[in-house]
Amino acid sequence: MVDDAEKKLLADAGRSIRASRAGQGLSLEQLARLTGISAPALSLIETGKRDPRLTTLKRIADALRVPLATLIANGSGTAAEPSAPLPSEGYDLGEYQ
Amino acid sequence: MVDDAEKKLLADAGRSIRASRAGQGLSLEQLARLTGISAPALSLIETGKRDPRLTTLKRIADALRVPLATLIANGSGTAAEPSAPLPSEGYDLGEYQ
DNA sequence: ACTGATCTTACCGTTAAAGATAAATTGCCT
DNA sequence: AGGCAATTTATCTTTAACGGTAAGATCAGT
Repeated sequence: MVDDAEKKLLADAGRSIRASRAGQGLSLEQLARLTGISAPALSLIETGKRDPRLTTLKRIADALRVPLATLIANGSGTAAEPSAPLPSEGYDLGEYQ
Repeated sequence: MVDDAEKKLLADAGRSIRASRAGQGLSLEQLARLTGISAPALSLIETGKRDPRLTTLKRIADALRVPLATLIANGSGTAAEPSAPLPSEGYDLGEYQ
């Protein structure tokens, strides 16, 4: 159940990047020069085939002039529910403490 | 000007993670078991000495039950100004087109 | 069909993330 | 001071990100 969610995360982030880039009429080559990230690497990231580092995402966000958070604005953390369960104190560690 | 901003980004993300973890009374060992990320690796991330991958950040955010975006909510993309310059059409590529 | 531009994929070399383990460190408490 | 938990740092191995390059694959125009 882990790997599938991660693939979706990467695919969604890639889609956001591509949408923003295309919306500004930039080619991969142009974004590559703006970010210092090679065009093949950008292609892999945009198609969800690569797991980028935080600073890599930041360079892309800066070049696209969008907040870094918008590139990864999917249902993370508090999963899908609009209002969180919020245990208020701590975390159920089960057998793990 | 690139490397310094990146170090700040990593330091800020690390601080957010540590604050969230500490706020829930979790030790590095406990978070390590929840995320599958080793405690030494988590320590490096929290102290800004490592550049984590996107899926690594996601696993941490999920374990801490916080949105991924809140861990990287710093002044990225549209820099610091509340209202963006918004060139409305495209990007000045200068000599680079 | 032939460009030409854009994007994708593959291969290689370098670098670094991440796990495991262990040692060193810090801090807290009696 | 001594002990204990938590964190940090170091070393090693494996894996993958990233740049470079080059080769395919699409897809517009003309």
